[in-house]
Amino acid sequence: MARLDRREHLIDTAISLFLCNGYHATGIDTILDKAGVSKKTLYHHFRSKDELILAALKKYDGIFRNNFMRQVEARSEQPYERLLAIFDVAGDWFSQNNFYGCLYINAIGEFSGPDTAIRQVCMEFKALLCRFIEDLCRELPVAEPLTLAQELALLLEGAIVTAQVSQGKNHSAKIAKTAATALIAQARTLPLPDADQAVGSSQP
Amino acid sequence: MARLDRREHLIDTAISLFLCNGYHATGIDTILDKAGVSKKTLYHHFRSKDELILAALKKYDGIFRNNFMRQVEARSEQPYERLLAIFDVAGDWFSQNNFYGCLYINAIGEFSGPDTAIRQVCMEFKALLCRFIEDLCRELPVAEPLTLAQELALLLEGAIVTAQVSQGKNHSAKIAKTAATALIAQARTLPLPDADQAVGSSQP
DNA sequence: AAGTAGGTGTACAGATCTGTTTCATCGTCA
DNA sequence: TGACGATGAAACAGATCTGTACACCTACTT
Repeated sequence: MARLDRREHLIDTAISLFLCNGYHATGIDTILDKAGVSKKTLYHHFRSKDELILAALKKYDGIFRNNFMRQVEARSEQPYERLLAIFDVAGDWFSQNNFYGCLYINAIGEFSGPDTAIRQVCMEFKALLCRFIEDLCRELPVAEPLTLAQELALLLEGAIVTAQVSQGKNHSAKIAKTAATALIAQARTLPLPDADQAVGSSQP
Repeated sequence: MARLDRREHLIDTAISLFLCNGYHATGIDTILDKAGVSKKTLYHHFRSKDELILAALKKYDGIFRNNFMRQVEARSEQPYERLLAIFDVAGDWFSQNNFYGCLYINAIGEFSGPDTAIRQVCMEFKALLCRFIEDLCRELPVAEPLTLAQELALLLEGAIVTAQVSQGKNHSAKIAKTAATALIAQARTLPLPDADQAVGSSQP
């Protein structure tokens, strides 16, 4: 195994364990055992456990982008369908047997310091997710795409934690989708600020 | 201090520390120091730290009922206004300087076992909250009060975690309230299943 | 006034956790 | 081939954590 491989493998292993057991409850030795890597190697790549946690949070950002967002984009070409597809993809995510909620929400629960690097990464991720939704909303003929995006983001976050508490055995994704449909429909009925609206929008 | 006082004081101290620092990161000694109680006393009232955690989660249920729900009920007599007041009270909660999110959501992030007592308490609390919202929705002339309640609950949960990540410095409560207003309005436009609807409803 | 339940304080045991160190080994590139 | 950086295995150090043991104190009840 090459050098970078081990580093990435360590991060991947850490992500899965942090998701499943939390950050403080996951010991270094547990990560090393599961990764099949020696402690020397870990401390060669990371100066401390906190640095590994930070690396895990940063990498998960990219993983989420490549999985969740790509899946949404693959389900439709149209912005309206993509917005709703968000909740279908989320539903698939929740019903996986190894669903343990959002890595970032869990991290904030354990590291609540006011201005830590961990919090910053979590906020950046949240902004990224909201921006993804906002970009889709901007393609719809709605007066306030940012507001709509923030509302949909709240629904998604709420669906995530609700599914987490009930171990994905409820229908929070479906409920969120129903609510999202209503919110989008309502936003479309509001008057637009300008005449030249709907840039390349595709409404069903 | 009497016997029960110490027990309750221990639980209260534990709640505030669990909220602020998390469960695993909060040591027994930290709780004892802050509470000004000896270790012997703690283990006289609780057999283990886990039992103290469980007691804290169970007590927080009652605290939340007496604070959050009573505040909502105090803001209006009408079900519609009360539903919206939920998000005003939530906004006040988020902007407190010692806001650290929801004790239960944080607990599930650290104790993700499939059928633990901790998870059960969290699910019961979630059901209680949803039931509170549902009872208000049932007083409105809407076709599916349960669905509406679940949608509003998702908004609330989403607002909580969003405020937690950004340390209450955003407007997630206001966004949730806007979305809630739209969802309630939309639910009211749907046809009712029966003629004799609206049992004791009071619509503005 | 005395007994007793509950409490304090401290020391301790045993486990676990992070991080370091030592020494041997492996792989790769010059 | 030889050198060097990366890795493994394991012991170790120091800190921290949960939970227990022991001796003594306090406050309330009878």
